[in-house]
Amino acid sequence: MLVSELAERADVPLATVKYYLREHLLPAGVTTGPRRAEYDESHLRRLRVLRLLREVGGVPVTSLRQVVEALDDEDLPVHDVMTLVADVISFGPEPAAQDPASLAVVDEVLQRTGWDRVRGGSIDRQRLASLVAMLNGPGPLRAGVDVLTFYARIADELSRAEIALLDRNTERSLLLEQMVTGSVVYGQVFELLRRIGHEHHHAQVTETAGT
Amino acid sequence: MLVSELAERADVPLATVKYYLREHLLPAGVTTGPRRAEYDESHLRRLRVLRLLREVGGVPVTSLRQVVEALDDEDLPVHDVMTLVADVISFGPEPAAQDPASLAVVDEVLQRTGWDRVRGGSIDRQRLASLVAMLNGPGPLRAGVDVLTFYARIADELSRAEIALLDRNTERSLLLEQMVTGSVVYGQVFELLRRIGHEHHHAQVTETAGT
DNA sequence: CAGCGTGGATACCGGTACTATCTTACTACA
DNA sequence: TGTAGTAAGATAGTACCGGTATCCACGCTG
Repeated sequence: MLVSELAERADVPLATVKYYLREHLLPAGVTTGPRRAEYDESHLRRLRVLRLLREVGGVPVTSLRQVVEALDDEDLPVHDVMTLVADVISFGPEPAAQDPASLAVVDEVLQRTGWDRVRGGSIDRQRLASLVAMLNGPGPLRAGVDVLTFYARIADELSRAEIALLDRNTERSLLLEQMVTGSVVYGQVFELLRRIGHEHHHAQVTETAGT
Repeated sequence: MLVSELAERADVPLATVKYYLREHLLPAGVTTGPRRAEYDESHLRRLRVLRLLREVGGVPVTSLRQVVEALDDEDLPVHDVMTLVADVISFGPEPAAQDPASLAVVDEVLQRTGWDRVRGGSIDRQRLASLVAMLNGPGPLRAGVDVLTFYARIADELSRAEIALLDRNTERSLLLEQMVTGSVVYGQVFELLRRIGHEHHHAQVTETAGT
């Protein structure tokens, strides 16, 4: 197919597709003449992944570049690609100065949850530590080991199920696309459900108590 | 305290505080002279809430204005403020054309979960519907009632606990601040834990199977 | 054989979230 | 009482991000 068809099928403006091509987020098509190039299903899938990460996940374009680099590196084992992508699409303020106390809290939680295969350098682990530090700083909120472990146990149930649901018998690129997009969009699904749950439960306690 | 002290105590650049004052995100201090104004603890708390929503929650400044308007409307019941704020800080692509089938799926899930106090107009409900529509469109991912209900049950456990943990005996403004910030930062905490869980569980299945 | 649409390049744009500068004048200290 | 320091308030400017728009020379299609 030609670019215009690619753009149309993914429901993305042509100008945006050209922009992604310029930025090497999307590999160039096969040139079939001086002003002609062909794109295939793999381009379409890649384009859909990119849009999904941008629109649902809010991943900035610069991070998308790192994502595609990891995805395209055939030598990298699937698990390494995933940890790399996880680090790159992680969102939030820079996890600045490491507060050892908060990091210790986090590690205690991970240990209690039985998570012993988490890299020490995991960005998410560091982000969590600075979030804990922020929570325990000025302000009314607290984050003790107990509540965090409660959260972690629920997260364990969820993440375990999500990993189990993966179809590990597909081709590498398909598996990776499934993991990356699934992680982002089901994360969003869960967050929405959590907030809907807040609405329901808060309505309930508000009703049975006074205003 | 004076602005400079306010800025310093919240660890926010003075110029940013002035910007927030201009945008009426932060109420003006009490003028004690032509070039002098006093700020108090309530300003400090408000400023911290704003920064937390911006930095941890990624809430845009325009939405912050709607948040403070709801927060400052003393006549609005706490629950109404919360639903309003929830709608406003909800993130993602605009939930465009409503696909009735996806909405039906979502409502079936809510019903199965026992969530009967969710407004029909809830933005999160609509967002979830369009996410479901997107999942069931082209692409490998599916979102059936069964998986969604599984997610919803976990979200139910989490959101129920979060609502139960609220100290409902504090003053209105403190309660609201606690709810708003808690919703955002614990959401982030959970998301980070979920992703750390992915890393652990994926490492495990990768090890016991081949690469 | 007309003219549409292509690949490729470059320039431009609108929104967001600040940041810098300037003016005027109070105030605290010497 | 002088004066250095800083406050408030207003206006202007900036950096970045994520695209859009335009242009060009030319091959392909009807």
